[in-house]
Amino acid sequence: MTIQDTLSQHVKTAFSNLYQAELDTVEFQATRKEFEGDITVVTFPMLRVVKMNPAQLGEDLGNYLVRHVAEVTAFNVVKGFLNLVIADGFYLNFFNGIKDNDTFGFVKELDDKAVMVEYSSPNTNKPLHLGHVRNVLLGYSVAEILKASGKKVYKTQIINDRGIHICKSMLAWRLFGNGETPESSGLKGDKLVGNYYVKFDREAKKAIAQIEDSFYRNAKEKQDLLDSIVEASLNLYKELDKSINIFQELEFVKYKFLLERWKYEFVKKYKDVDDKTSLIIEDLKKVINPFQILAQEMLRKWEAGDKEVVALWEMMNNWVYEGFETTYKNIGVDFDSYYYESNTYLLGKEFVTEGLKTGVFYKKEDGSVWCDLTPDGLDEKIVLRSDGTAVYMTQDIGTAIQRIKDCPDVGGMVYTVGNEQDYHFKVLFLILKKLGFEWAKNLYHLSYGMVDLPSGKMKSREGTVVDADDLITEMTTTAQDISQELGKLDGYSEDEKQDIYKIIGLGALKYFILKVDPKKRILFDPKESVDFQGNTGPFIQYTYARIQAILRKVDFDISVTLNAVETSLHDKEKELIKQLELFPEVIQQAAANHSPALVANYTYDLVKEFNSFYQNVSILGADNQNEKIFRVQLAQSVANTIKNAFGLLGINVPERM
RNA sequence: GGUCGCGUAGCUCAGCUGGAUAGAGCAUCUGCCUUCUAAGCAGACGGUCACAGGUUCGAAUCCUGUCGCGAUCACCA
Repeated sequence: MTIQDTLSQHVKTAFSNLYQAELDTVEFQATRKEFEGDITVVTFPMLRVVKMNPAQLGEDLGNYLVRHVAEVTAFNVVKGFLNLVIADGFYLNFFNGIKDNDTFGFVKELDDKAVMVEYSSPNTNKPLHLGHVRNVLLGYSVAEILKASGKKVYKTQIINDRGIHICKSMLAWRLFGNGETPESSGLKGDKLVGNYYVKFDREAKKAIAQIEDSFYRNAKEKQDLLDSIVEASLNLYKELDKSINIFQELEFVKYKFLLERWKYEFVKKYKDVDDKTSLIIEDLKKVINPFQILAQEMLRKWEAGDKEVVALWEMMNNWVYEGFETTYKNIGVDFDSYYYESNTYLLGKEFVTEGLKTGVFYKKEDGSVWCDLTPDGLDEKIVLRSDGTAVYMTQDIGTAIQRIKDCPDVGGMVYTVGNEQDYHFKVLFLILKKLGFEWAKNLYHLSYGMVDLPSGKMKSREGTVVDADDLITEMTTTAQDISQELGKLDGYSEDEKQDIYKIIGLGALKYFILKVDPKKRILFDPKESVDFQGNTGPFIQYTYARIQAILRKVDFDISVTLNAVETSLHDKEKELIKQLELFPEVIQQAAANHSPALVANYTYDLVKEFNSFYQNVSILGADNQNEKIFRVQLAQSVANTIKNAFGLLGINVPERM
């Protein structure tokens, strides 16, 4: 029972004794520092029940509590606030109850139902960047927080391993790669594949520009504009395919046919337009772009199970997976299971068919399948294309169902995905409810704001991304520079030093990202390095390291339990215990709100309080042995809580720094 | 245009299930290493909580509207 529960009970009894009236709830808050007291009862809401002057009410209640509650030693009333002074003994007792508990605040008895937390969800065509870093840190941390709050948790991800974007890097590799592999180039697999994704875009633009050029020349010579663009496109297509030789005659004929049809429709559509030049160029870039068409052909071949394309896809995806694993390990996150869209989209299709039968979905004339969400205030949503292929929604339906099949103890899921997809998840959850799944009501979209650069959004194709691996390296180097300047790690081996640099660098980065409310957008300026002072990860790690230094020096027994007679509490000590007392509630709040920021900010407050204590009160130089023992115990508990809280954020703490 | 989110000190953020004089860090300025690690502590400076109404004993917090920023409204994922 917490002190608040006790007090609440007594206040209610006092109320009925003094005024013959009933109170539903009693409102408490921590007493502000400028007043004497520890806990404050807010009396304003009580004025609704009994009409009287708040000062008198406070006096009455205060007197009653001092008389009837052993823990309340004094009180004062300021306006409508009844400030209560709580006995040292209470705090000492509380502290004694937690000082030997290594996992104070964590709930050990797990719920029957598990929660599955999804995070990362990368595409396999490019390396992970700062945006993924936020995603991964948030997801991992929320998973840890849920665990600590008493939930069984599975960490998982969905890998976006199919689709046109994957084919683009595959195509570019076939066209321009000359058989390059991670081994031959020494590049990380995901970086290598990412290079070809960028290459595809660049080469396509280059080729289009060339066609455009010759087109303008032809236009001057007054040849038929449409014919000339068709010819140029066909030539480029043929030339490209010559080097890779996987799209033989059939596809070429199809492309030719497509161009003819485009020509026909173009003429029909724009017959009244005089100058068609710019319109033709527009279509060249979008509709009849040979690069685009080849990529689409490749996707079609992949879906048809073409051996060569599938083999290429497997090889390149495996390169990427290896690269991802290195990065995840570097960041310090892991997963219990992996899901691949290439595996789950079929199950999604099955359930679309099912939903058609039960009337959840309906079919339009062209064969496409839809879900009508207008009764719910949303639009109609497509769940299957007219050609029968799956869309994003289809595979997400499939993935969700697959996961429950695989883990029947899962009662809910958390999706860590950027807020640009708020609408998608709203619709997904609604559709799963309509399909009648019991667990659908326990789905949560952990929606977070984008990480933007001063120049705006990060774009892989334009090379304006902050690469995850580079960022970690940079943070570690900065930590190294600062540490060397301070010169506190002398006597450590190079390996040990490197470990510490990494712990600090990563700590700075992770804290920087996790301390802000997930739903808020983060502006990241690569030119301004992440801070290492003030409200930062290293600040908190530093406090932990300082406590460890003290603990190393302790040469007396601290495994005793002191009572209020043996030692009295310094103000700073009392404040620290109050701060520790909050930890369990913080974990529950953080879990309920899916917000690691609450844990981060709590830890900062705790550490600030401790530093003030540390700087103003000597621990090992205390006046008597009991005080010395108690202060070391307190420091140890604080260190332990820092370590546990940071563990929830996925941040390590160094023994020295 | 519809929908959703955000707007707090020069900058980065807390505070938001309504409560006392709105808090931190960075930056600027003062002090504090002969005593447990100064990546620290103590202090100063800095606010129309975007704006306007409303509800309330009481609003940064709840409601309505306006403005600004962002996202989203694809047979893309």
